Amino acid sequence: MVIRENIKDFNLDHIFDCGQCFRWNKQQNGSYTGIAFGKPVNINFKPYIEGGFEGRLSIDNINEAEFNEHWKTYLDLDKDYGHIKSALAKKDLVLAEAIQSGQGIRILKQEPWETLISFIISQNNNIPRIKKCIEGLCQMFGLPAGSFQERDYFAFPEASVLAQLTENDLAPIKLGYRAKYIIETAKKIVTDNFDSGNKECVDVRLTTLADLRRADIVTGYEYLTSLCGVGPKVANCILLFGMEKYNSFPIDVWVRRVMHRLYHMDESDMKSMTNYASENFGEYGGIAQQYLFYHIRQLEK
DNA sequence: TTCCAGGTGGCAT
DNA sequence: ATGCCACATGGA
Repeated sequence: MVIRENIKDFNLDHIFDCGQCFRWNKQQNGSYTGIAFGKPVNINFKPYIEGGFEGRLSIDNINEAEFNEHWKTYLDLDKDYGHIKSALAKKDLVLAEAIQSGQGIRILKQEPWETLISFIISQNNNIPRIKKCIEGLCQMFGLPAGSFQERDYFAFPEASVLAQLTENDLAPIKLGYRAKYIIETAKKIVTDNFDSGNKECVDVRLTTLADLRRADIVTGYEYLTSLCGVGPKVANCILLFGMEKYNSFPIDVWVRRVMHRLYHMDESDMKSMTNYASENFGEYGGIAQQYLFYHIRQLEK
């Protein structure tokens, strides 16, 4: 168990229920259990003041070394969201209001390979079903990651495993037409890794994609959109949620909705939406997008 | 029954 | 370069 005090601008529901991740589930006590870096973990947060956004963070089933290696950056704890929020809130009133409804949002730094496949699955799909599909993939093809809280957990399957599957193998998971995309993309990732000459690399999952994380946003976008099943929206999600490209601005049906209803833009004019984001939200456009996404979904409930 | 969900590939202009 | 449309699946 690792504990950190005085964590600011933090709220579990805002972080794990804002559509950026799919393997975290809320527990009866309000904490979230999920799996990342091959290990199931429970994360809890107790605000010092009821309904506040500053408090004590505790992560169960990890040690200090694991916290420093993975979890500190996964939860984006080094970023000053207070500063970002006050800067973004000055941009316009719609965004200021959106920030109010999602004050504890943080952009997770997720594993690129898992983020890639997860967002291929996400297309033309809804969040509960996306979660089911991903769980199915992990249970059938992922390595066992041990038992935790009376449940068995499985890691996200490696590219080398998915690359050898047929659509028939994936049929029980009900991925629909996306099954083909997943196999195609897995094959491409494995091939690219092999071609890079990095044959002694043990972790075949992350070789090319981890390199991409270090590349600039245009290079990342070009490579990702060259993959089967990855278009502009999915590529931007991967760049934002897995590659620290906080200015990428994914436009899905919800963002289109918010840009239409609250910014009075033409619903089909994606170019104007992209331009508005880059001109007004700048380097933190992706974070602004998350506040807007969370906000419009709250309004619909 | 029809509509919808964190869209994209393929094809016709 | 842009505009349609089919694409699997399950819940509302």
